[in-house]
Amino acid sequence: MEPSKAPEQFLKPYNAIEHEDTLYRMWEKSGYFNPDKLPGNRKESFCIIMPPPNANGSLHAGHALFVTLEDIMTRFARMDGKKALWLPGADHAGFETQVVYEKKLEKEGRSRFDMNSEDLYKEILDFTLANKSYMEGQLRALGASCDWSREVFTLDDKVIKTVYDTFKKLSDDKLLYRGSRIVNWCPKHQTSLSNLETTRQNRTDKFYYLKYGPFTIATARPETKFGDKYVVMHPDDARYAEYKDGQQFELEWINGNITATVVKDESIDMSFGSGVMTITPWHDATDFEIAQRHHLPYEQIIDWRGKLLPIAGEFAGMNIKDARGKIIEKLQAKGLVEKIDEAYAHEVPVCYKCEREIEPQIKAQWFVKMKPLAEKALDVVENNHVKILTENHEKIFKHWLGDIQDWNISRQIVWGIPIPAKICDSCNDGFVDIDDTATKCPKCGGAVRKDPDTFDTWFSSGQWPFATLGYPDGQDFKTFYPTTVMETMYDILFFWVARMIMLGIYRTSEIPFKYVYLHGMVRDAKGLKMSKSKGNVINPLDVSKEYGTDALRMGLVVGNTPGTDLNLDPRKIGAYKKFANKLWNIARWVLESCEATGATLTENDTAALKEFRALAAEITADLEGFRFHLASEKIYHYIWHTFADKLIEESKPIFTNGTQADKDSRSSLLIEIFSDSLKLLHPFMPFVTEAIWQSLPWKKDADILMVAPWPRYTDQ
RNA sequence: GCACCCUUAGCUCAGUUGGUUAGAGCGUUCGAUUCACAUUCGAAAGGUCGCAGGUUCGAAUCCUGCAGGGUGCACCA
Repeated sequence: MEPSKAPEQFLKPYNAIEHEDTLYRMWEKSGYFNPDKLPGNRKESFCIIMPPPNANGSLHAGHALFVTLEDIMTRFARMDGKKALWLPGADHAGFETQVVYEKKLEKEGRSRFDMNSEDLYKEILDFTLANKSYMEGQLRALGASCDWSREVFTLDDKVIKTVYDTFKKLSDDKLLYRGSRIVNWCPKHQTSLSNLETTRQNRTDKFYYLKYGPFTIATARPETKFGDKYVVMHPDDARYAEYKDGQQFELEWINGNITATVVKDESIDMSFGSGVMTITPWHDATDFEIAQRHHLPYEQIIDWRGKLLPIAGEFAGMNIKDARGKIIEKLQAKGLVEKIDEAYAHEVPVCYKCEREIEPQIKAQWFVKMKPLAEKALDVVENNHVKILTENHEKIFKHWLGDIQDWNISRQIVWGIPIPAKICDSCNDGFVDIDDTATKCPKCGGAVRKDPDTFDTWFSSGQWPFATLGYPDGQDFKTFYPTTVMETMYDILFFWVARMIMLGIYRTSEIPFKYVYLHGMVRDAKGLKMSKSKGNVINPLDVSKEYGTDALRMGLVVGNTPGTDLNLDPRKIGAYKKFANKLWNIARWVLESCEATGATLTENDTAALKEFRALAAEITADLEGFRFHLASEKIYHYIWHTFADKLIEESKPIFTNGTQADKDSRSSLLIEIFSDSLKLLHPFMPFVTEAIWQSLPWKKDADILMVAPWPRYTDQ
């Protein structure tokens, strides 16, 4: 028996932990994460802007998935000769982070409402920066080959400057306005929210039929009815033909006699309830619109904390939930309750974070007119200038754009980019003041104060692709914009992707990316959403330590089609840990058995090579077509069940009994296929492939597999 | 209410533009081996591709309807 030619490390199983840190450091030190330092003369650029993870916690399985997918794309592009940039970032994540921090305060028995905003801001900043640097370490552990020298934070000066310029431009272009309109108010978080930040919940409540003069009105919220002085019905409703628009009548109501006025409006659904309703314009969007159409006054009934205001008389100061029953008792005593449906099923909007019911309120806020922006976005999607994977999501996207509403970008939280605007104390109007120099209202000359609000975090995130690349003059902007792919989870299609497309076109006249690849949610093995309360959270870093990062990556990518949720079973990851070890042993066997001779291949071996190359071409096409779930499975299957099970097994007798020509041919064949297989597998399993590559005596193409040329065969 | 998706082996899912006996992983059964393999190899069982029609030489794949499951959006009092 000859002494082993394979390096000693191959005598024991592959132990991912021993290699990963060292390899990552080697890659980082090589400088090849930076496209400017890549070898060769690269013409075509490739760019992914990383969706900046929220710097308010540690990475979860979903982060591991996006890192895997984006790293696959980047590594493939880099090996394939592109000027490949994957630009990392971190997101201050305004409201999200503030909510996380408020929970932390609550645990400590503190509250943000007892703190001044400077102190609160400073604390959240420290918290965020600490998380940010922790997170960067985690991204490295997952193998992310992104260019750290270009890392951007959403609160960097250059980002804020870009955001301010956009705000100003929107104002100049009359796409921005300040208006007192119905907003989604969260009584817990004390801020307004965009429609996207609310979600609907099924509730079963009591439904009250109340006598309102000669009419019966139905409501689930009697506590809003104190100020209702207008009773509205459809102009075509025959039942109420005798009542004329503007007609007034006296009636007994919650706190005594009032005068009510009849209003006819076509928005009323004649088939719902009694076909008659009273309106509460301050606390209901439909009612607000009716009031506006008919120039009716409106009055606030519920305060910002969800308590009744003095208009409620004896109920003033009560929480609305507590007041409801008492109000009904009083109405019953007056004989004004006709009947009560005990189980009225309906949907109510709730805050997406605390699930408390949204209280619609009228508030002066900054709004962006979305229709003109949406039309252009729709246009680029229709004309395939942006391709959204999957088609399903493209349809959903178009549907949403077609019915878009104006976007409230004001938030009453401290953790965010301050809105560079002034508010007039006299006329209450607002105006943009980027340089913070205005002291008087341009309209009425009144004294002004700084707008205390901050931007919706998605307003700045929506400008991420061009803000990070140094729009308008930066070299990176010229080289890499429009970027190649935007890869993110489908749940932020509207929050983020849509806004990036709209604001990107608006600012740069170009789409910010050519492809949108949407991945699904990572669920647990049973298909349940991971959550701390269920205790089924899979921490990617733990998994990576137990099975190796490569195995985790394969578990996340094989069979995971775009846009579809993935059930992540640790047993699946275990299977790929075995595969890493299999590959390790294949390497050992090839190193021990094969000699690089450059011999001519036999007819038989030529056929085997041809078969492999055909598969390699398929894998390349799959990568180009974003079919990572197929590409990964194909190379896995080939290496294990063709290369190892067939080629190596049939080589054993050849090496023992074959002619010299057969042996040499086989040796060349195995070396050739094995080397190219490592390349094909590298984007998916970067660590083990690189570890093996570093031990190959015949690596001619490149010292580092990460920049080895992608196998493309012209003679096919 | 409007819009969209899914239903394929015991389980989790692939199946790229319709094309020969529908695939993988895990699980199950049987056998071999420890001679690269903290094992591995070989083999087997298991599916009327939700249901009913239609288009086609040919449908898991395209069309229509139905059933079940899920998702997005919306101001129903």
